[in-house]
Amino acid sequence: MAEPLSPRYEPATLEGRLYAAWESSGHFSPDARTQAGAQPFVIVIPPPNVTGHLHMGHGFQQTFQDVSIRFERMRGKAALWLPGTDHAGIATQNVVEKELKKQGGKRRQDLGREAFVTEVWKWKEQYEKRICTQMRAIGQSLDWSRYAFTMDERLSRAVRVAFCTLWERGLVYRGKRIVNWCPRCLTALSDEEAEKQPSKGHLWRFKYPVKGMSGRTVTIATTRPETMLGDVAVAVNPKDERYADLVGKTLVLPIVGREIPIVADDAVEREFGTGAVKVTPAHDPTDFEIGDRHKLERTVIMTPEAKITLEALGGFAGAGSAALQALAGLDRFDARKKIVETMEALGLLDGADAHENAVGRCYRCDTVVEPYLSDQWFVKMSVLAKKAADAQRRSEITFTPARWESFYLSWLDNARDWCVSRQIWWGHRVPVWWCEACNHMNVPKSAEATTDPTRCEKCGSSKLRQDEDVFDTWFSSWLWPFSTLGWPDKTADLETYYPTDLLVTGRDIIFFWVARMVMAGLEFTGKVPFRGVYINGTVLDAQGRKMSKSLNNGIDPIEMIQEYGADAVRYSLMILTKEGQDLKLAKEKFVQGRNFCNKVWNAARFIGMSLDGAPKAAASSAKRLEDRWIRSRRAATVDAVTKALAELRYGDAAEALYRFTWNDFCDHYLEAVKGRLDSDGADREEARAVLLETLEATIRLLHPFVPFLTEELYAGVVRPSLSAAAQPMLLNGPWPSSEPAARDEQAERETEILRDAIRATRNLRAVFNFPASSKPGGAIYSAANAASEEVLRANSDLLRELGRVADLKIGVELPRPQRSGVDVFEGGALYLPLEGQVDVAAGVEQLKKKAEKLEAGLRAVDAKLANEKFVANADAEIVEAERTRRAELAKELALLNRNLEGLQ
RNA sequence: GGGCGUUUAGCUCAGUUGGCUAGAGCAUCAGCUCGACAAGCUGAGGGUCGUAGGUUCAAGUCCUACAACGCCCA
Repeated sequence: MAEPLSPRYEPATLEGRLYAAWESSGHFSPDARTQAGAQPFVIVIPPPNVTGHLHMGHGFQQTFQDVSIRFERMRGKAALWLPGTDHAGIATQNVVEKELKKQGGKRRQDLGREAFVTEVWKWKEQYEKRICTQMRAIGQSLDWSRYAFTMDERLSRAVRVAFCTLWERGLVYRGKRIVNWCPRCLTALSDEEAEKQPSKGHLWRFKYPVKGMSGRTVTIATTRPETMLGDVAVAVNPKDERYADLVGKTLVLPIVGREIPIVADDAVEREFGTGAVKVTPAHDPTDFEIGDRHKLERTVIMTPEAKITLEALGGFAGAGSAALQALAGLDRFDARKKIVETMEALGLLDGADAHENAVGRCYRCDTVVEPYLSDQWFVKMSVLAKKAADAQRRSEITFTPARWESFYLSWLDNARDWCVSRQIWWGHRVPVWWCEACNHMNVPKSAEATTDPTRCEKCGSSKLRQDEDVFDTWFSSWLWPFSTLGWPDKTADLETYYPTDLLVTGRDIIFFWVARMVMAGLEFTGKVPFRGVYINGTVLDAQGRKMSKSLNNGIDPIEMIQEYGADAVRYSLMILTKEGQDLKLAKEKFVQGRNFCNKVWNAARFIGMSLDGAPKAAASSAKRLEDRWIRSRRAATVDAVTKALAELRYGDAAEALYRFTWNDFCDHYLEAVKGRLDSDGADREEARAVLLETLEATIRLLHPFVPFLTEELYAGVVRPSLSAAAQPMLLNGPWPSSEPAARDEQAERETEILRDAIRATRNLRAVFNFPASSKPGGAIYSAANAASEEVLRANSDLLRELGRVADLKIGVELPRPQRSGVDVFEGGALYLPLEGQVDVAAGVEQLKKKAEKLEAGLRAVDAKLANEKFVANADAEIVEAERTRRAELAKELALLNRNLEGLQ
C-alpha cells in the first residue's frame, strides 16, 4: 500500500468518482460480452415518473435489480439493465397545470393544446435529469446508452403500431359505456385507476308512487340520491314475492314526473335494502347492464364536471317545477342533499340508515369518481387475458414469492375490458382520424401506422380530424420490455435481449402492468416478456404505515446516502429484507449498513498494511489450522451466496456475507494471524497469501451489495498485490468460483473446539473479575480425549494470545488445582487458578447458573431416551446423537459440580 | 363476505424436508486505548414461539378452529 487508508470509511469522497469511472468504462453495456458470445441476462427497469424524484421504494426495488445485474455481470453474462422513465400522463399533466396556475393563473384551455403540451415537454426536460442523477447516486449499473422515455419517437411508434394491430385483429373497439370518470381531471380512468376506499354514507329509502294505485308506493334504497333524476325504471328480483304483483306496472318518478316501469331482473339482490332498486343506466355500471337487458333509455343528468343538467328531462310532467329547476347546475353532492330534503318535504322519504360502502377515487387527485356514460376506446380482454393466464399455467413465468401466481391468475380470469382512452393532452394521441365529410373513422393499417392519413379511405375527403383522446399511460408501458429494445422493428437488440430474464416490481402494479405486459408480449411478439417476476415488499415507516406525502413519514434515500453512504443504504435494505416481505424502516436502521461498511473498510486497511506486493507463497499450501479453516469457510460462503442470489434470496445472501466477514474473517482469522505477520519466512507469507485471497473473495462476493466500497478496496488494496493480468475493475468480475477442494470439515470441527476454549478462557476472566490488562498464569486445559488435546496443543499460542493468559498446560483429563475457576468447553474443561483480588463469589454464581442450564438439558435428553417409543421409532442416527449428547452433558455437569464444591 | 400475508427476546426479524439447551441485528448490563475498526473489542442477561385443540416417539415447524393486525378483491 502506497498511502494508508483513512481509519473511517468516507463514502462521499469516492462514490461520484467511482460511478463516473464505471460509466465511462463501458461495462454497463452488455455489447462487448454479447459480441464475445456470452449469454445475456436482461432486466428492464420499471420506469419511474420522468418528473418525479427517487423515493425509498424506488431505492429498494432498484437495489434488488442492481444486485442481480451485478451478480450476473460478474458471472460473465452479457448483463443488460435497461433504464428509462415514464411520461405518467395524468400525474404530469396535473403538476404542470398546477404550476401554470401558480405562475399566471392560466388554465391549460387558455393556452390551447399545442402550447400546453410544449409546456409539459419543457417541464419534462427540466426534471428528467434529476431522477437519473439520483439513480446514479445509489450506484445503479444501468446501461444509459439504451435509456428510453415512453414518449420518445421510437416508443411512440410502437404505441401506434400496437393500436393499429389490435384494431386489425378486432381486439380494440370504441363504445359508449359506463366508465370511471374523474370530474376534476375530466377524463376516464381504468377500473384499476379508480381506487376503492371505504366511505361512510347513508342508504336512503325513497317512496315512488305507483301509477293508478292511489296510496300505493314502492320503496327503493339508494346511496346516491342525486342520480334519481336519471331513473328510467325500478327493478326487483323476479323471485321476490313482495313485488310479484307489481312487475309490469308503472311508477311516477317524483320531482321529475316521468313514468317508469317496474321490471324484474336477476341482478337485483332481494336482501339488499328494500329489494327494489332504482335503475339509472347512464350513471351506474350495474344499471347500465339492466338497462341493456330491458331496452331502457340512458338518461344523462350530469355534466362532465358532475353538475346537474336538466337537458334530458324537458319532456316530463315535472319539467317546469320549482323543485326540479332548483337543482339545475348544482354540484352532485349539493344536489344529493337538496333531493333528500325535497323528498322529505314531499313525504316520500322513508328514512335513512348509516351505510358504509366502497367509493372509487381518482388515484391521481383523490376526487370521488363518477360512473359516467361516455364514448371511449376499449381493449378486449378475454382473448389476451386467456393467453396470459395460459402462459402462466404452462410455467413460462415464475413468480417469487410463488403466492403471487394465483393472485395474477385470479385477476386475469376476471379481467374486464380495458378503457384505454383518456381525455387529457399529455400522452400518445389515439391514431384515429375522423372524416368531417362522411364521419368515417380512419384507422391506419398496422404496416402504415406511423404515417398520418391525408384522405378519408371511404369518401376521399381531405378533411380529416385526429381523435382528441390520448392513451392511458399503461398502454405504452405494457410494451416496455420490447418497445425499449426496438420493436416493432426487428432490431439486433430485440433478437438478442428479448425475452428478458427478470422483472422486479411491487405487488400494487401486478394488474396495471405485469399482467398487461404479458398480454402484450404474447400478442405482439409471440413470447412472454420475462421469465421471472420478483415481487418486492413495500417500504413502510417504523409504525408499519405506508410512506406518503400526506403523512410526511417518508425517508429520503438521497438524504440517507449523504448521511451514511450509498453502500450503507443498499446493504441495510438488503439485509433487512426477507423474500417479498414488507420492510419497516427507520433512519437508524442504516447504521447497521454503515457499521458493516466501516468494518470491511478497516479489515482491508489492516490487510493492506500487512501486504507488500504479491505474497511469496500460495494460499493453497498454507497448512495451519486457521488457514485451512478460513479457506473452508470462504468456500462454503461462496457456494451459499451464489445459490442465494441465483434463487433471489437477497437477504440470505447479505446475511451469509455479514457472518462470514465479521464473525469468521475479522473476529477470528484476522486476530489469529496477527502474530504470524511479525514473524518472517513461510509462515508469514502463507498468512499474507490467505489474507489476500480471503479479502479478494470477500469483496467480490460483496460487490453486488456494496459496489463503491469494494471497487475502491479492490483498486487500493487487492489489485496491487495481484498479477498484472487482473481485471482493472471489480465490476467486471469474475465472480468467485466454487472450490469444493477447499472445504475442510476437520478444520471446521477443530476450530470449534479451539474457539470454544478461547471463549471459556475469556468467560472465566470476566466472571471472576480478572483485571482486563492482567494475564493470569497457570491455565490448565484438560482435554476430554487425545484428539482434542492435539488441537489445543497445536494451537497453544492462539490460546495464550486470544485468551490472554500468561502460561498454560494442556493434557488429557488433568486434575483440577485447588481454588481454581472452572468452565467446560467443547472438547474439555478449563481450570483457571484464582489468585489475588479476583471475585470468587461472583464466579460461583455464574457457574451455578451454568450448571442449572446443563441440568435442564440433561433432563430433556433423559426424558427422550427413557421413552421406549422414541428409541424404537426415531432414526438410528438421531438416537445415537442423543446418547452421545447425554454422555457429554453428564460429564460436563459432573465436572462443574465437583469443582463448584471445591470453591464454596 | 372471499382471498392472501403476519403474529418467535424490549424493538426489527431469521428459523429450509418435524429431531442438539430456539438464533441474529439493534437496544440493555458489566468490563476494555489488548497491533485495522469506540461506526470497535470481550463477556453476560433476556423468549410459556398469538390462543385452544389434534397428529406424532418428537411440533416454533404439520392439521383444525379461533383471535389480533395488515393488504387485496367484492
